[in-house]
Amino acid sequence: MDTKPAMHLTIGAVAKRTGVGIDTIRYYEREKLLPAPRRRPSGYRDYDAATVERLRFIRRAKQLGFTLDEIRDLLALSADRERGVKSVKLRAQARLGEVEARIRELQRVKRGLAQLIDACPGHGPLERCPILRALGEENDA
Amino acid sequence: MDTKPAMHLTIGAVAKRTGVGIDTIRYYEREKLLPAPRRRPSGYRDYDAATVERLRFIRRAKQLGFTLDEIRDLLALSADRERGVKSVKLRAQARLGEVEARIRELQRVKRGLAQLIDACPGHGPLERCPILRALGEENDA
DNA sequence: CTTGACTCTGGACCACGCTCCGGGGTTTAG
DNA sequence: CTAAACCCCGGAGCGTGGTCCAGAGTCAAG
Repeated sequence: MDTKPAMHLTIGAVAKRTGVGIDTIRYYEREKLLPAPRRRPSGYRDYDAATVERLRFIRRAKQLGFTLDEIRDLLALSADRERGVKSVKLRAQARLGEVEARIRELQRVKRGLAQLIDACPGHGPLERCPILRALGEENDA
Repeated sequence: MDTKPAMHLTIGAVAKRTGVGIDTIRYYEREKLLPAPRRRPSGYRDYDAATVERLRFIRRAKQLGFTLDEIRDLLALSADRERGVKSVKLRAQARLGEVEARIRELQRVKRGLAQLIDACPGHGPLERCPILRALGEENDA
């Protein structure tokens, strides 16, 4: 907990520390995921450590599958003391539900594919390939 | 197996029979997923039953998560007698591998979310919300 | 014949999340 | 001082898979 004296970082330095590209950082600023930073007399953006934290937050939320819209929400909520926690938990639960639904959907797809592959001899006339047959069949799944 | 006499279908009729939109059918034609159909003297596209089949094939392949590029491949292979079957099976296996990888990835995400949700009380100060804390933490997962 | 539903074309536009470009100004190492 | 490396901005472009539009021609029912 040393007193860091503001830490003047250029956008490039922030990019290096976070692994987020320069263009992406500017994009996040346009998209209101990052506040507009202070500027040096030259016009250069002048970042502090908090921005680096915020970018890491964004990166991790993205890894959990949140969209930028959702992350913007999370960031807003995390600035809203008291009311924030409940909402953040709800958002996370909603996201979990979506992830679970997507997994179920993919497992359905996986079963369909696996069945076809099992049944396919891998050689011989096309007419006997169950993959093509299934894809072409009349009945709508 | 009655001898169907060519079946003259307009694009709208095909759309109705397949559930694929008119604009989408024309898009598939541009993208070489469908052959350019015969034309009536008026210039109207004139489809037969085979196109309807082909569109259903495309729809089902899409449901299995194939991209349009992959479907174009599958369609080409399904016209290649003998060599086709082996390749089709390989494509399906590759697709299965991708689906499985995606499921594993989502399960990783799901575990991460579920842990955070379990640990979050859902109320109280933000400082104690493990969701926000985890997203903001220094260590890179 | 009229009316309304259909079809034609080329091209613009959408979401999403970046990524790159040109033409300039700034900063820093040597 | 110079050259390299950095930064600024506005705007275009990418990939995927469509969707929508205007303006003009066609077809079928009444």
